[in-house]
Amino acid sequence: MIRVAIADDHQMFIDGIRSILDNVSYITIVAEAKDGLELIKAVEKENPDIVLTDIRMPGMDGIAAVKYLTENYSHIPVLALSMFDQEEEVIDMLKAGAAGYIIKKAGKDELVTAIQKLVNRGHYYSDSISANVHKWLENPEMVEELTPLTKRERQILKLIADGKTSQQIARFLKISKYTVDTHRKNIHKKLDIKTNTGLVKYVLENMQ
Amino acid sequence: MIRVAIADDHQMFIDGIRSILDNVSYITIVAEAKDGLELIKAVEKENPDIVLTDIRMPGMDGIAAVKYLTENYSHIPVLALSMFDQEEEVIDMLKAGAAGYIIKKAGKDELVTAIQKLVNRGHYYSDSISANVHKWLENPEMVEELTPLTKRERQILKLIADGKTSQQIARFLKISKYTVDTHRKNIHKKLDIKTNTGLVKYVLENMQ
DNA sequence: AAAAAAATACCTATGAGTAGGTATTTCTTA
DNA sequence: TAAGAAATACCTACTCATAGGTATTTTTTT
Repeated sequence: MIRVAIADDHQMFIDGIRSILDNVSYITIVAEAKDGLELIKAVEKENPDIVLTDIRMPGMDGIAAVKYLTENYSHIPVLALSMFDQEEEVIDMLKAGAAGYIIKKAGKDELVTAIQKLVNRGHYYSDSISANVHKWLENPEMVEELTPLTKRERQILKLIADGKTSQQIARFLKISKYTVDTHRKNIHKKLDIKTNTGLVKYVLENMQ
Repeated sequence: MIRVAIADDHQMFIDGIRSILDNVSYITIVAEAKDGLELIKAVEKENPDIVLTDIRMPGMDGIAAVKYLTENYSHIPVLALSMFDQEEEVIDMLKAGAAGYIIKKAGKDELVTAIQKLVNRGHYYSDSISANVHKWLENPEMVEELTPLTKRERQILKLIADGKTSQQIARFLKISKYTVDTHRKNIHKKLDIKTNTGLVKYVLENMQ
């Protein structure tokens, strides 16, 4: 009997999973939680065989909870439940120690397969993983080492975070817009961030 | 003799302005400051006829200083010095009480004109003002009242701040991308923010 | 029940960002 | 001084965002 603890702030989702697993004779849900803290308490109480947890939950989120659980209950594998394209958060979960993740869009068979693999000390990653997650899985340590930004790149990054367009930055710095775009391209590559929004957030979190 | 106090964290800029005004027999710089606090102290000490101040300075910025000065030295007009397209900051300066603003790219003749106008209780706004600043000048009170965002708009705004594209949001919410774009358009209009970056910042500053 | 607000959807046009690639010049370092 | 790094510049192609405008349906409020 595989005993499962599940955390998700959507009760209907939990109910759905419970219904699915009710039809699997060797799997049972022994605990439910609505946020990370509840999940930790449930694990402490029930000592399940596996944890299924959503990433984004109010209060203590899945990432923080997984980090705590893998540090204190390393024998319990964690399967991250991902809503959809949330690659950065998925990577955070994997970094925190999750043994796998599965897209909520996946079918019940895939869920059962994932649970079995993790309980057997394996890993499971939804087929529809993004390139970045895939890259991280191949070389976790490599992606970790970011190339340092040049002085100019840092300057331009700050202007980007100020909301300036490439054209505005070009005029300001008296260079070609092409040059700005090239710097942007290099910044994206070095920081492994694909979007402008990501860059803005990076600046707000790391360069204040 | 028009006595000027000037604040800018770039000494070279101050020196340049001083050199320009040295050639104007009836204008003289009586005080320099590198940030907002120094500017306030200089005004208290020198009681100039006019204040010229940059917007973005380390420590206490121009906006905070202008607010204080217009509250406590309302007889001293303030001319905001704008680097270039900084419409939000320019509006903040005008809101704080500046009597005018001038683009740093403007020529010395324009600077002298602006100083004269402000000292004579008038206003001066660089010709190359943006549409938003122009709109604010026409109807300061009107722009002030922002229309509240609907529930759906707030939801979409958060997803935008998560870095999701319109297409991703549409898939997530199971609606048309056209619908998402329309909501985005309405959000931009209601918040009077033109760029995605601006929206992200708005969320980070106001919706956590 | 009617009116107003919200949500949904679409079209067009243009601006802006991203990413692949190439190349030269300038600056810095060994 | 030569090599390497950084900065500059450009092209192409594609995706995405913005903004003007229109319209219908659904939901909420009066």
